Amino acid sequence: MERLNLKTVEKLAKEHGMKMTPQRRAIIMYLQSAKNHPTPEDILKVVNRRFPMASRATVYNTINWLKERGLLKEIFEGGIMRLDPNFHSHHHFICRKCGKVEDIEFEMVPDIDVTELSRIGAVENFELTFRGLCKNCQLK
Amino acid sequence: MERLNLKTVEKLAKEHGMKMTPQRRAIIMYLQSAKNHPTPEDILKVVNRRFPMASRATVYNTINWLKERGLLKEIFEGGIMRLDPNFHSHHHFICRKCGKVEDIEFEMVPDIDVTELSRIGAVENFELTFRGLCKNCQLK
DNA sequence: TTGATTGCAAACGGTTTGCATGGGA
DNA sequence: TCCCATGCAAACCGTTTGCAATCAA
Repeated sequence: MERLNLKTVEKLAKEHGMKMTPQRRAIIMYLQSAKNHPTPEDILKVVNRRFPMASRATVYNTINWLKERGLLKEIFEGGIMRLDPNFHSHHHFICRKCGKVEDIEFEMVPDIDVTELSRIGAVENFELTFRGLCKNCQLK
Repeated sequence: MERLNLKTVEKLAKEHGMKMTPQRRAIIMYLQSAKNHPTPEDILKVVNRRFPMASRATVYNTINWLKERGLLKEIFEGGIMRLDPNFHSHHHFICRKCGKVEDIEFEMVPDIDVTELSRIGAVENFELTFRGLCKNCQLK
């Protein structure tokens, strides 16, 4: 499994005696289908376009609950939180103008040999962050 | 290794008609000698241990002024700003236990071909973030 | 002299918390 | 029924801003 999905969460919730509410389902369904990397405010806005509505507190509650279980990663760009429902190892491109974060498949960048870094610490994983202008902002 | 230093800043300030105050000098001198990656609050605390003192506003002013000129990079880890006075292109190792950020020389990791990424955007630079356990935390 | 910089405090924006009410299991 | 989750609003915390006083050039 490489991406947040409702079924997994329902199962986990049952195992941990946690309640699945309509609000949580709505938030998770939005996240599992999100193409971009939404901020908590994005989630609030989209989820509240139709029933069931969720408060800011509920959005943050749910996000943190998912993060604790490793079902959601966070990316901080310019100090604001963006959520990444894709937990397959991958990299990011961040536009310096509009702040958009795009996924880059792991396979698109060559392997990196981490044995040289053993004198600094035990490397468990790594990610690449590319910065520049996205296609959209290039045109303007 | 290129690093923030007072002399460079003094020169730039003169060129741009900017004033060097004792507060700015104190902040810059701390940053140029900082071994770690201090937060704005760290800077405030250290600088205010002796004359000249600087207010929070002055610390942020100076930080932003340096960032705009590329003399200081920012790293966001867990949503808080850390300043990196090393502006030679380099990478980071972040310990998942103690949160320490260590610099990794650019030369220690192989070149990455970014031409493949042109369909996503114009890549201007990139950085690698390695995560794992630092030497210190491995021993415990 | 003069306009950039300072300190202070208030404002700001994103995130968290406290508490009474509501609703899954 | 029994808690967990919710909504609301206040609190919180790091960062920014407005403004009068100050000081580098």
